Amino acid sequence: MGSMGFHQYFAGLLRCSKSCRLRWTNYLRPGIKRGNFTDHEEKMIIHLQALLGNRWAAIASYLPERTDNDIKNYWNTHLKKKLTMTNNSDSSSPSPSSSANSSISSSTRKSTKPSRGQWERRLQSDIQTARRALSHAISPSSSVHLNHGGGGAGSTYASSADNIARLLKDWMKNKPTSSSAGSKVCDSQSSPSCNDSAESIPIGGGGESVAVELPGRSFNALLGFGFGSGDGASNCSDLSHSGSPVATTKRMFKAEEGCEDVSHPDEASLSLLEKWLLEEGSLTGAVGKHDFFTAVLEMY
DNA sequence: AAGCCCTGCAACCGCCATTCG
DNA sequence: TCGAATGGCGGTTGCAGGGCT
Repeated sequence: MGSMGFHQYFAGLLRCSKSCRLRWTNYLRPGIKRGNFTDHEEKMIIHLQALLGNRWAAIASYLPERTDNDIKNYWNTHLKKKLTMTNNSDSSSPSPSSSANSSISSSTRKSTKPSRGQWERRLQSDIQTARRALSHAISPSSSVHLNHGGGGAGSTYASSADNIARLLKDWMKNKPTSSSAGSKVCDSQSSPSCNDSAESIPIGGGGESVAVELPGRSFNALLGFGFGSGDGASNCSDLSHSGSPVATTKRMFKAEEGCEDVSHPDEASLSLLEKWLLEEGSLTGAVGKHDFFTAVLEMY
């Protein structure tokens, strides 16, 4: 039983506290939506999985009525299969499972399993990678290398980050220059209110500080800077844990960005993300957001 | 009708982080 | 400060139920 042996078993239930909590959060808790996933939810999961990897708790925070376990099961039993079938039509593409191994998600559980602190560090690393990818994408002449030399998990993400960079590059290339979007400088170090416009994206964890506009949505929302439900995520509402990954990540990003308003009320960030992820045809450019994510998925 | 196979999902496992005394 | 207890997470397993032969 491992560590379970330390947990207290409740008389008559044959369940330890941990098991009870799990059953509550995954099954008994009010507000859990059961049954089939909607197309909307499915898209959310696919897109978020492409962005975040197998971080089901983080993904679940965007789907308040679903538990991480549900999402995980749905991914493993439905979506993985679906994507595999999709990829079979394109034999040159690696399988989805390889994506889970090669991209953000962990390849070896013991070495990369994100417990709280690791989760944050890894997420931070992901964001650094994404930023670099974006930075690389918007400056074609840039020689930014996505490989984090000796960066542990960072090197694991390199291939996917590279892919994203390429996609972004294409995406930006196809984006009409006449659109209201442009780039503006935003020194996150010196101007704490760099997100005064919801459309600006601070890029660069270290030195570079460029802001790019995504079509109507902030990169904060895209990457989950506003990170989900503030009540400690939907999947653990029974516990008020200010130290939850969600909460601490929020704080982390606020501190890192030096921005006051990084984490918005959850519904707000959720809807931003949802809209950004799911809006179809609202993009002025030739390549839609959905196309972008589809392309990302298809690369796996 | 019986046996086999497949699928979906709840629960378990093991690890690490956090809390608490 | 330290160690035990507990929480949280992702991966995996086991089983019930349905479909097929």
